[in-house]
Amino acid sequence: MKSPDKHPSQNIINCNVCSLKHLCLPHGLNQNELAELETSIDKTIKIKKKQAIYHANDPCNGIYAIKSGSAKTSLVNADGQEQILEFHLPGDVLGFDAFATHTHSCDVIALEDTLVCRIPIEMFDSLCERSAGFRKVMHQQIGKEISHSQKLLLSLGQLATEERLASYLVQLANHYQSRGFSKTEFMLPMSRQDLSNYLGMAVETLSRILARLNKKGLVKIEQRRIIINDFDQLEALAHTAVRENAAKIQIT
Amino acid sequence: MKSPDKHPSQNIINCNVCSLKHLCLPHGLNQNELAELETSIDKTIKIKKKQAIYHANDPCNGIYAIKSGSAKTSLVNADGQEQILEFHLPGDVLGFDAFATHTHSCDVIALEDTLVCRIPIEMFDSLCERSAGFRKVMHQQIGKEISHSQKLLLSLGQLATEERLASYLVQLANHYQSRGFSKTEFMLPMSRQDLSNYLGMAVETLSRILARLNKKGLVKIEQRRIIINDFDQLEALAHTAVRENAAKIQIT
DNA sequence: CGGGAAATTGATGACTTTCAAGGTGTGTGG
DNA sequence: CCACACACCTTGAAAGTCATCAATTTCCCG
Repeated sequence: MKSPDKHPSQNIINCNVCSLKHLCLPHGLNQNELAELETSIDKTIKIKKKQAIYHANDPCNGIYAIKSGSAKTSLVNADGQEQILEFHLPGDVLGFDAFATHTHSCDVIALEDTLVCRIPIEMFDSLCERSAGFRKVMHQQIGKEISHSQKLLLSLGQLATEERLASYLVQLANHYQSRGFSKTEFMLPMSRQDLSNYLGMAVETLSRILARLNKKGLVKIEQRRIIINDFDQLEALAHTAVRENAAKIQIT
Repeated sequence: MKSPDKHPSQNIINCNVCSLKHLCLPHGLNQNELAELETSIDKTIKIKKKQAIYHANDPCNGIYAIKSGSAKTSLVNADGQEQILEFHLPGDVLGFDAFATHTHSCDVIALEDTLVCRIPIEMFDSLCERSAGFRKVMHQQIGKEISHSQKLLLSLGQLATEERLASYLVQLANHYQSRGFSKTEFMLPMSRQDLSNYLGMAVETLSRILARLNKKGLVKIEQRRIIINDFDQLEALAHTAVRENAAKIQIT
């Protein structure tokens, strides 16, 4: 079990770990298409902390994958109120908020200095047009996006603040585990401000909940480092185990 | 301006009003494809009140359009907590929660006796495969879906309860207007219970807010009938940041 | 018309936000 | 390399919003 000494999001990942591989490698691209994709990917776009990868209403230039660093997707209303919809870690693919209109609907802002890959939109569209396998993988990505929004809605609508935080920590732990990192010890890529916004609560509330969970011994907090001491109890708090069995429950 | 005497969702709409037409008619289907689609659509599926059009984890049998009546899409977690994600009115197309996996992720339950059209999934996939125009329209539908979730997240995360309700009433008014119904007088298709769930608040809170808006003269409430007396003020309430001080703080 | 579900209303209290102050960490410039 | 400034985070106290519990009232369906 790896236990990163530094912020894991600062590790450069390579393509066989990057979830973009599912988008470009195995699923029905032939050698020619693959070579074509490889040559047209822009692999080293550097985004400075707090800079945008794209803004709402920008024309869509391409699909991006986070190679290192992290970012947030957010929606801002007429009054300037921001709601963060999603955080992005290395391996995440983003830009699908424009897939219907070719215009982005959200802002994506780097949380730290970040490296991204970019597939130019023409190439992306072209591959979608020509390859059923590519389309399928794109659909899976969009499906993930939708599913994420739905779970967040359930969280905001039904869970208490402490449960929402627990739910997110569990989610993050699973994410890191699936990428080969420690499930129980990792860094939060975002500020308290951003996390509290995402979870629909005040910063102070988040801070207090962290302190409370710390006191209970469920987690240990060291600035942005999270150490999960009792994953099961955290999961119980989160009311997680979300989908699969939910439909089976019959209350009559 | 029409001012329906009965619940508008009980009016049978025909295809030139149905939003499904954008999915099957003008956008790149040729005459053969169109004829093919028309013959394979199942036009008169009757769903009784409280019955499911489909459940989470059901295999996807097709894409549905509400012809008359109404429905709710909801997600249920392991503890049986339900979050309503969307309400569906005549003309709405649904079933895209399965488009990536061919398995539905949500429940869709009729709020009243409801008529739906159904495109069998094989036909749908086949048309998607063959027709770029059809794909495009499908993408627009999915884009709408995503956009809706994002706005609801913004609402749940940033707005106070009264603002959330105002926001939804404005949205509903605009929806009815765009379908040729009155913008200022319409019926709510759902119970208070369902609406309060959707808006992330207790039933009693919803009831009190309705009473308050009524008292202020912004709207008139007669059971499920809504009459909007001051649309502008309602809209201001919906878009104006209410956590009163949050907006002021921004001035800094 | 009667029974039960749905909706309203009131009282109370828990939870969360707001306001305020102090602490901690970080980055930059000297 | 240190010091200082600033942003970020935490903690406390007070206030407010919203949920819960409970009691009617209204509506709806058979």
